[in-house]
Amino acid sequence: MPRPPSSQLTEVELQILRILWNKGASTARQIHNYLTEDRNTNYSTTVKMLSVMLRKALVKRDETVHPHLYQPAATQARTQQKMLKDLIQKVYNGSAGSLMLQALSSQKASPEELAEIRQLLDKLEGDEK
Amino acid sequence: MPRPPSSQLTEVELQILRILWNKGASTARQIHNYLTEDRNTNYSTTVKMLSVMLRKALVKRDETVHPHLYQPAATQARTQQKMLKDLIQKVYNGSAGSLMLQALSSQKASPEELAEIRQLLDKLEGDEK
DNA sequence: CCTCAAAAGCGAATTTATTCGCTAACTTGT
DNA sequence: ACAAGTTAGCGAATAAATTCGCTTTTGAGG
Repeated sequence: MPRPPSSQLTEVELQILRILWNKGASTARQIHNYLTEDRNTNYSTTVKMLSVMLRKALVKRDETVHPHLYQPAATQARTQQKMLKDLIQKVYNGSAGSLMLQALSSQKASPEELAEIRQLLDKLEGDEK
Repeated sequence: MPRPPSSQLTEVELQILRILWNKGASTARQIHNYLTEDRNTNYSTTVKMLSVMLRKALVKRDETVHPHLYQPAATQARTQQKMLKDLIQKVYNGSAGSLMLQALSSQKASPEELAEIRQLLDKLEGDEK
């Protein structure tokens, strides 16, 4: 019996997507340059990863220009949502509330963000009635 | 150049840890039985995974009894914390607040949990002054 | 003590994820 | 249209993650 392919984004895939989300459409060379701030790999490797991601439909590519331009296939928000849901499912036994409590108590958030959270909370609790 | 070993928990490792957190100390056979509710693998595989996890110090083993009893090496809370931090770092660009906002708006939480969150929020904002 | 069944361990096979060297294709500036 | 330098693509190599068959060890019962 073989090992099943993972449905998760791999380390490099996520790193590349992050670059694309933050920097916008980029060439393989640009992506590679950002990437090597963290990893120490060859240009060929970056190109290969991009081709794999293209096959997996994780990125799109504009081939009408040279060098080609790569773009993320999904928005950052949608991907975050998916991964968040996954973490809740697998690590928090499906309890979103328990994740929120832990996030709030153990990770730093700015006063502005806290205010925003409160505002959202007001809205949510208002709807309940 | 080889592929670097991942510092993340793998799929099976997490599944096994979840069983141990939820069910408490268990034998390989018990773990295997729970595991096969999701996956369809051989008993040998489960034992092997446990030995790998033992080498990685992800689980502890009581060998004074037979069959041996396995226990998680880290608490669920600590592992959650680590993985949450990692997600925030890698997927939310380090912004815990942004994760909170998305969790709050896209994932269901019970009224009790919302109340708890509000309480925690009060405490946090109180400390700021 | 001996037999049987379950538990534990080992080594090897398979697949995925990642890596890069080498070749081919394309641009640009003579 | 040619030379030089990128850029794109391919195929093969390597380590990690997962799988299981087979052997060895252990414990319980007679």
